[in-house]
Amino acid sequence: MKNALVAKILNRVADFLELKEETFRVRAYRRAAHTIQLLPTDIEEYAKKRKLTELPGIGRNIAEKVEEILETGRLSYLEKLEKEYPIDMDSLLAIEGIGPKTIKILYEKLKIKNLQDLEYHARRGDLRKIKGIGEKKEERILQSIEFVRSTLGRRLLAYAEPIAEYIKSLIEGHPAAERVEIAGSIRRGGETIGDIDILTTTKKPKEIIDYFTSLEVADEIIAKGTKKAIIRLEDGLECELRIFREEEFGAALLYFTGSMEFNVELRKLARSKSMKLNEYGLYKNGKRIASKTEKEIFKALGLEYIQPELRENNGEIEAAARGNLPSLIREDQIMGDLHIHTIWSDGTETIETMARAAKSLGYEYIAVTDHSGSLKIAGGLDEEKLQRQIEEIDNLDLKVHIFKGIEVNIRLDGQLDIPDDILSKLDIVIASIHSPGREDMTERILSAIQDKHVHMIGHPTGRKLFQREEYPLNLDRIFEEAAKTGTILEINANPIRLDLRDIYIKKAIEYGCKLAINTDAHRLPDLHNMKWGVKTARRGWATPHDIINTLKIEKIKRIF
DNA sequence: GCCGTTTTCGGCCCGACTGTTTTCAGTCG
Repeated sequence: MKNALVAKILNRVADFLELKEETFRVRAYRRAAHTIQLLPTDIEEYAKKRKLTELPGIGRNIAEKVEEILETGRLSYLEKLEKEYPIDMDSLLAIEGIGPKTIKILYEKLKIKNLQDLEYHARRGDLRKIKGIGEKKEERILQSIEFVRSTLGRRLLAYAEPIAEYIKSLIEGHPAAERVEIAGSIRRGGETIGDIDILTTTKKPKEIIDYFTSLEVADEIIAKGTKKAIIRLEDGLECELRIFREEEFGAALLYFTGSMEFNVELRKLARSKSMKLNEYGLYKNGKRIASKTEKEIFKALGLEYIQPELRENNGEIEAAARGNLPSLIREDQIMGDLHIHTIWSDGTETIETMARAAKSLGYEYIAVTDHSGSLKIAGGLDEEKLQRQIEEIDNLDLKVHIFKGIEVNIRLDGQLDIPDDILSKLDIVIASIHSPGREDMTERILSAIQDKHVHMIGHPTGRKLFQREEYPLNLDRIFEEAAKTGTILEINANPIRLDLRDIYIKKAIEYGCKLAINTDAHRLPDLHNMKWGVKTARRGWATPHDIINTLKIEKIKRIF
């Protein structure tokens, strides 16, 4: 699966073309990269069938380049550009307040190629001698270098969202604040977050802006105007506040929720209908015809309401025009958690504690699925321990049903590490890979899917955000086989995993796969991670019908 | 570089803020 690599290379080409000020070519490359990033199918499939140009934004020229990347892992065109400008664009562009124009000047005047060069000259005060850069900017650059180095700029959704909620509550506490909403990628439920966007309506903008910029959480004020302000929080995360009037709020929320690609497409749609869309409203013949709510703007554009999680320009606008959007799953429809660990393996709580907590979340059932024996590091269960665990569950009498389960390892040869006669005593068997090896990962998972004792595949692609790439898998084969055998695929709700991820969920559903959203909880608070799993499922266009743990206890008992 | 039942050529989303400017370019989202 080289989609990520291809998209990265095309984006890099776009970065260099920015230096040449080839605006529209830049846009073309970015659009192609975006298409490939969202593609749930191996791009090589399209290349093999010579169907690359059927993808939106990919014409003959870029198709040729994609083919070259797939064949050689490189792109001679990019290498030519890199020779022309031997600059580390990635890291320089990550610096706040520096864009392509500045990079070009810095390279031409000071031969700045990377962060080290930039820091060196910023400390010497060389930058301020350049036209367009002053003392302030130089200072900001130095601070930003530190931030980029320390964090790579992005955070997990589960990390950023509570911070955003807290700041939102602070603003709501101000008497002049009216409506306050979190927008941006947090509202879309994106798996990682670049910054926090908050919108508010007020009749006293200045008071709110002053209040916001003087908050204790504001480590530094990055921008402060009459309609917007940006602060940097202690940990480097940036939070932007925008002020709007009540009658503009829908347009503002729509615009600042994004994504950028979605906005561009929506504005294009408006233009095609001789209208104009901006963050203040939808206009026709210079007259504002919709702006108060997102709903009325969608309606005026001839669209169904599009949930924030779907706004990625990945087919949702077309579906909304046809009135074909899925009715997305909600957290309150989840009836149980089917992947939970306890002190029997590497969890921190007893079965009873986890079960009671699940009950308080309104669940009808859970599955206790501790690790199997070969995962020694996690205190895996052997046959004897498993038997005793089964007895413990039998002796518990709680108001929540407990399925007896196990999370069994898929060994390198694709076999499970617990014998069949034991597995057949259990209600639910989750098979997961915990030790990636050189063997064909697709085959390993396929053989687990085909095992008649296996009900579910845990965290199928193995990716961990900021930590580990997904396994090289042929997901078409896996989804096809899972659909055929009725093997459930997990949407692991751990915020580092979120695995399956959004685009794969969408594809699995198209294959007819059944999915389950599980927390894989090891500690008590982990049970609340369900929220992130549901958001991810929504981003994958999942309806309650696709998610088996929306079933009531009587119905799900027929499965296990 | 891509795209097209208004076009195969001429378009390609739109506005706020900052810093360094004497009226605006660059950056950001």
